[in-house]
Amino acid sequence: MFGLLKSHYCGELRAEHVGQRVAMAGWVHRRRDHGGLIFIDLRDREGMVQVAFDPKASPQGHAVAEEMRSEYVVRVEGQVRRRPPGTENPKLATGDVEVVAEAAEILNPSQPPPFYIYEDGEVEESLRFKYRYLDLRRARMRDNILLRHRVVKFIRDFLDARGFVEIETPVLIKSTPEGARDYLVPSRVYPGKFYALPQSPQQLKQLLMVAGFERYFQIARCFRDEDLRADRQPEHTQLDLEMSFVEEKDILDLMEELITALMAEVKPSSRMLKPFPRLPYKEAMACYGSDKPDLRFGMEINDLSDLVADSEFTVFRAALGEGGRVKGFCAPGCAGYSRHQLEELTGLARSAGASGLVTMALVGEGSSPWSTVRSAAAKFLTQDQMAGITQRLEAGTGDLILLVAGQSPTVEKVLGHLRLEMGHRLGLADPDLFAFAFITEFPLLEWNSDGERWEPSHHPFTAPYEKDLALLDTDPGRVRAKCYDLVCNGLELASGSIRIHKRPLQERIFRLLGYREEDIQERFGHLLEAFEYGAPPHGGIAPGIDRLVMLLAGEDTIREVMAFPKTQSAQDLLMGAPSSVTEEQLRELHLAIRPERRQR
RNA sequence: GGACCCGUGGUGUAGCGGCCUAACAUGCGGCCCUGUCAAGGCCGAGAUCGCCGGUUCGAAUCCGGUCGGGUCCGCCA
Repeated sequence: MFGLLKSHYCGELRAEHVGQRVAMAGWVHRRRDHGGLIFIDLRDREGMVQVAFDPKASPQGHAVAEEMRSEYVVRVEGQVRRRPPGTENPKLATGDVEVVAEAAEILNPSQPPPFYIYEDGEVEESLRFKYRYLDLRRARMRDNILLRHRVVKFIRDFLDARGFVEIETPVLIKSTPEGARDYLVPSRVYPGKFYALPQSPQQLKQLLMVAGFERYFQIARCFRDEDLRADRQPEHTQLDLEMSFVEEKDILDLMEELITALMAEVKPSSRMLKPFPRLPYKEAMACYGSDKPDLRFGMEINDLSDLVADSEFTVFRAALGEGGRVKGFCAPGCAGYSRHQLEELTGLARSAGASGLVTMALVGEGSSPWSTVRSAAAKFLTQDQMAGITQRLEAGTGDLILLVAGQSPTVEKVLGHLRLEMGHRLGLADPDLFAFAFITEFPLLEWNSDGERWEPSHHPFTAPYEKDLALLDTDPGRVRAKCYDLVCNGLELASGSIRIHKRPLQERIFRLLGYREEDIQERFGHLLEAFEYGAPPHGGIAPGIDRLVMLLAGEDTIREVMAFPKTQSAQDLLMGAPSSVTEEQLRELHLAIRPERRQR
């Protein structure tokens, strides 16, 4: 399995190898020099094994070991033996054995690394970026990258077994101005013209359905020139997937099967909600204040408007009078929150867009949970109203009720924020639970108040529900789409939809979006024409590989699961990209750099 | 475009107006040491506290700016 330099991985040696002559090669992880005897922990990507250099067994090997330092690349020949009784190391997978060196050579020395390879302690991220090749040697990154490989490999095998065909689509394609900002590539051959890097292979995979491949997938790189976040990089990887002759349920079932099998393979100790909950968008917003709810804990939001409609409390009256709602949820065991803690929560509610927060601490010792309530609103509410609120929120003595009054969807959004905060503070999320769920029935369109026009909430190729088609002309905002997200633990992992596959409906949607006829022809003419040559009904979904692996690795940013990520300012600190190019390169591309007007 | 956090020997931290001639751990170099595995013991080198300017008798410490990294809002069909 190896070449001439190496017979085994370091991490692979076990008691069964005792007695074998082996050739080992790797990096010096640690060196322990006892003057006479020297121990080396020799590391490679599969793990570590101890090498013992005894001057009596090999004076040459021992002499070389004296020169060895951290991260030297070395090669050792010797015999595997069981460690002397009492010196086994149970912390090491290879801890029952060691290699007794009979010969050794230094293949390449190393400078002392700028940070520890053998510890997973925090190192400033800019330094990790600059020396990414060293960072990737550390156990945390190595494990993440190896996990990523296993995830992608599993997906490929899973889909192959189900008749999916992996097809590559071009990276140099045509710019589509709507959506995210494109990365552009200037054309040398056509002055003034540009290719764009794909934001996703959306149209191409639909054309593959028209071509009749029926089941396509690709591990596809996608590019977006937008500002970065912990879960957003200029380029990311999607499992792009499309199927013909399917309805929404087929795709969700396939995804559920894929994720379930994947979890069993790479996270066998984890638990899931089975079957995956399928929540309509409306319900997710109403109960969790989010279209990517964290279902690891409850604390659902409830509408209390009807219960407090007659109250004298001006905060509630004003909100309800303006067509708003009063909603809230119960934070168990938080009645003892201090004034300071409550003010923190109020600040959070304000920064999320609420005008305030009403808290009700059920501190009472009385006959019912609501008999002693600490709240600014208490004196305006009758015992009946308090009873109704506590019952609907399933609140009891010792609990804290959080209420927000105002307009939808701000009320829900604010409570959604607070719910996540309380879930975090109370440690309600089971660390072994991966609460996958599908969010369905997204609205087809969203009103853009800046541009005074309708925008697709997913993309313009998404099919509306047939039963909502009549609303397209009368009340477009209420049209639901055959569009779905896969979410997990508050993270959006995938988006997909059933696509439009007939020209008239696709044209109708484009017009509703306010595209001009000539733009439709210029940008989408090829797709519309394709729909006239026997386009099958089709749909798909595209999980983000980076986010999925991040979730499985327990990391907080996708940078930790990408080999060579960029900084938040979109730079590659290792290679130094982006960089200037020569005047000659610019001339070939017919480009001139426009001088930036400097501020001040 | 905006808000906030961080920047002190190689690394990670402490110090937050004078006691700093900057502390601790680890790493690095030397010497000793034959069963360690975060090896141990002794000795040593290593920092003008990101950069520029200001306040002050005095600045790592306070203020302003700037650069770099990060988190979030906007943005991300």
